[in-house]
Amino acid sequence: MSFKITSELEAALRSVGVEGAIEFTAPPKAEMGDFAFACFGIAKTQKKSPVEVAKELELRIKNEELRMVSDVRAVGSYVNFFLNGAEVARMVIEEITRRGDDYGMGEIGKGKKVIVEFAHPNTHKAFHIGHLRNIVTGESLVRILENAGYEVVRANYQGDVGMHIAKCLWGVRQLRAEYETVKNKTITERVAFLGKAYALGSQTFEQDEKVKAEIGEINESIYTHDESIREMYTETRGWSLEYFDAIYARVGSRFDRLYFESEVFARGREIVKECVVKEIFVQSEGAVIFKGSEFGLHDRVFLNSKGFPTYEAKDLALAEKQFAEFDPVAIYHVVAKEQSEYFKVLFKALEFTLPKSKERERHLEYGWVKLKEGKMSSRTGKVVLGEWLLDEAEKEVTQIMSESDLPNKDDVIKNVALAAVKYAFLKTGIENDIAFDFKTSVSLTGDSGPYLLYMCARIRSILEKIGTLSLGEIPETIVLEEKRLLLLLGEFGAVTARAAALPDPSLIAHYLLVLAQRFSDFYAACSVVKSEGATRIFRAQLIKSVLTVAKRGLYLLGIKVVEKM
RNA sequence: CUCCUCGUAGCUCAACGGAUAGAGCAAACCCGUCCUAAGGGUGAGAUGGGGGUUCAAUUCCCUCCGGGGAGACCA
Repeated sequence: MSFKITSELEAALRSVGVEGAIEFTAPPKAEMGDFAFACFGIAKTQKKSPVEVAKELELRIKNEELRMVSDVRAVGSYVNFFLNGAEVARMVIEEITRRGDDYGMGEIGKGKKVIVEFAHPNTHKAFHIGHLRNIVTGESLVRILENAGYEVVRANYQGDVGMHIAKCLWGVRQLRAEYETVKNKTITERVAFLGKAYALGSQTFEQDEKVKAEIGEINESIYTHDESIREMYTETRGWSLEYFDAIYARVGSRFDRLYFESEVFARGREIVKECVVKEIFVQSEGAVIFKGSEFGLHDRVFLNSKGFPTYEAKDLALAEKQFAEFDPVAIYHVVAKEQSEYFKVLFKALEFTLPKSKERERHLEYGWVKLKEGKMSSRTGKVVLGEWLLDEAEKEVTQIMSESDLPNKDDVIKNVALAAVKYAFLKTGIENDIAFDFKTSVSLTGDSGPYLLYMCARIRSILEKIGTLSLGEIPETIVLEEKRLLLLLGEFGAVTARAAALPDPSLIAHYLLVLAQRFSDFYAACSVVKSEGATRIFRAQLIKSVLTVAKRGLYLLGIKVVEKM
């Protein structure tokens, strides 16, 4: 039985004859009531005016004995309920205290396993802020789904074979001397060198037919594990992976299963070849394609004319492996929305090669991180690196904290900076683009990660002054700021449930912002330390509940709370 | 050319088909700190154009305009 502050209201409406789904909305102004019930639906079925229906309901509900409700008023086409503050307080605080960190957890995913596949950077390529958004988003989705009761497998599919590698290695060959010297340098410098080599190879590839052929040969050599390239391939691949590990650690993500393209490409080719016989895939201009056009989609090449598997063929084998290993009810691929059409074709092809995957594969598309100056491109080398962004955020926070003398200041700086970056990515709806500009995107005030951490630090500070929390009766009078905070705390479970259903972390981010704003209202209006008796005890319990919910919400975003800041 | 997406204050973002479209930043003024001012308050500021469906449209449909993406051997 899930906790619902409106369950008594629902029961009351039922008892006076309301049928169908009952949903409550918040009135536009707090003075108008705490919950509103719209009467348009009933008006339609009863063929009365909604205003009339609202008035009738008001009269009938007023006759009911309701513990939670202090007043009912028909306002226009709505029935507005005013809740009894003390009752709400008892209910909400009791529930949060009892459930602690479990407060807001759901059960729809209970007993179900899902895979969330995210990060998936390609080796030999730059790790830019788009990848950073991916990891931050994926990490949050994992936590949100776990919070809904799912068992989540964290997967990461890393591209370590393919044309992009060939392009990079061609570049490395051209920059042979630099390659030899860079070997002894830091991981950052080695990876920067790979980015440079990739840009060189990629640009030359498009301009020079001869180079195009050479890169094609390198690509084959990688697939066939040819001696000519093996050592260079292995070493540079290792650099990328070492670098990725450092980034995963820095942003606080981890994976249960690392998949590599190199472990699925052979099987990918087999699957397509088997299906050519069954005429699911057909020969065309020397390549093997899947006729997506017969399903209102578009055709795609699965094996190129040299017989090598493309990205699409590898994905067929990846899916096979994932279902064989985990048999999940769903696989979420966290991939930028540019590939939405691609995934439609892939999933259609999978219905033939792996029928059980039907309805279980899902592309979780997220928006671009656009630069003010235009789109990023690792081909041209015009990228903003993920590390740069984190470093930059740390510099800003360091400046703000220059006066501070916290003992663990460095940790706090790192944490606050990471919170700022993560929140900046997560507060925008998952499918929307982010127009990236450091000054406006990574904010440290207002609608920002640090603002949320600041709320937590303030609460902790007050609780420290209060000392041991005793239990006590809820005071008779609850002021507006307290009541609004309580009602918001009561909504947390509904918000986390919806965030998991969509799924979209921005709902949690937005909830936390409103929570922080309500807390600020409360903070300005009510003193905890200076209050007395029951009020003091109640307020201390209230802010402790706020802290519990805030911490849990931030956890769902992948953000760690600092004690002081 | 085809398909997919997006278009809300100067900027960055909100709004299960519902009441007076909410925030933050920037800019103006105020609260000099009495539980951490990384805070709070006051005022100003927006649904690209045109149709349609509906009691009700930022939200659904059509169309136009504008941005972005995808469309055969990259991922």
